[in-house]
Amino acid sequence: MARPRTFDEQDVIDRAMQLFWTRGYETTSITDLTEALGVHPGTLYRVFGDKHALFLRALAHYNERLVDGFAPTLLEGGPVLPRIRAVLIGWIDLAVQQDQPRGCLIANTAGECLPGDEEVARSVRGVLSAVEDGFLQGLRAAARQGEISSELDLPAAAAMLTMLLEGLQVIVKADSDPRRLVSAVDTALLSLASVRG
Amino acid sequence: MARPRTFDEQDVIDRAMQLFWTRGYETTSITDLTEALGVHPGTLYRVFGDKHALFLRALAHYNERLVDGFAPTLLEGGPVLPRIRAVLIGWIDLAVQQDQPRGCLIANTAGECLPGDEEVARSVRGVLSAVEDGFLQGLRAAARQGEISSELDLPAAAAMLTMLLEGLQVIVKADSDPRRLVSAVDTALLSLASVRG
DNA sequence: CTCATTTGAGAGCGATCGTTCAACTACTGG
DNA sequence: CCAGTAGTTGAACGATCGCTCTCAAATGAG
Repeated sequence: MARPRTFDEQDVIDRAMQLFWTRGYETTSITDLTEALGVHPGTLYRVFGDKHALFLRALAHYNERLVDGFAPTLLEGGPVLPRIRAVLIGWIDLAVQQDQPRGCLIANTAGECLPGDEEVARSVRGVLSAVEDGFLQGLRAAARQGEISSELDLPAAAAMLTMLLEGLQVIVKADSDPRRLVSAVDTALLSLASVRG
Repeated sequence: MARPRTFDEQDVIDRAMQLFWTRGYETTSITDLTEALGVHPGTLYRVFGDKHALFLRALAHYNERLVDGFAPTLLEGGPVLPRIRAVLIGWIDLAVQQDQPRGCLIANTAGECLPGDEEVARSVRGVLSAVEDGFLQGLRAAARQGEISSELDLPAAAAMLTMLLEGLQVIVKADSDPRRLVSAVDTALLSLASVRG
């Protein structure tokens, strides 16, 4: 009934997510966005509302693309701990795969925008609890299969893995030597497996 | 020989650090600083150079006040692991002691300003390696006293504790329930102590 | 007291911020 | 083919950004 769009909305959100991820929220200006997205300010504001709303869409997109569906991969059968390791290593790769280490959008956002932005806080909280819940499901499966002791406080161990993941994303931005990160992950998993009840 | 200052430089840097800590670098404007510090823009620029230089001073101040001298406390004699636990819990308290959880200035800064600011990166790197080295010294003492296995990869374990600390500071900003944080710390330390060589 | 020197105070600089708007263009239902 | 709707465009809005300049106030040295 009207003129069709010359851009794909999901594609624009994805590119906006990439920008916010590498440069942060405040540092990414509307000008940066319109240039990188090929969408002019007027269009951007009519379609998405404002910069903050676009940022929330980018956060949700990050959750869908990188967090949803990671829990199922932990439960595909076989030993779980190596899968958890692979997930953590995979996130390291994701954090450093650009020319400059960009870390994790959630950790970056928590550092920059919290406290003070309750909508963003809700979104960050949602992603973190999804990650933690994924780890918890994986650890429960690992406990059933005897990879870790059933005496372990599994929710606490899941929280610990989440902290390890996010802390790793902080450190990689300052010193992106992957070896130390990987050996730290290995030590954490080895330690978890060493607890005997 | 000239008119004396009406403010103490260290005091101003400390208050600037508090502001950057709770609000971040970009979000803290010169106007915010001059109002909170009681120092006018012209004075601020003549004394400190510019906003970025003041921020670097604030980072250095954070290092002096909160990181220097934490390693010695780990080595005062007696069991080390409880001291490490106390240090981690103490940092949790520090992160949430305001009305709003402000986390850790280093984690916040890494999230917001890196990559892209090499001077800030150097400062962050310095603080993180000081923390990691402190943990390493503590773990070596713990290994000597038999609290942990000497088969453990101690540098990797120190890196793991640093990641746990910084990850904890990310998560506390979104969900500042200290109980989960404490139990995660306990699980990590229990796990480390469970490794037997 | 005078002078040199540094401080504090107020106003305001250009640039960029997020945001909006009117005019123009392209498409579809009738 | 026309009317109407939605998309695109370029320009510009007020506000705020980091920062600077000018000038009066306050000191110690001579």
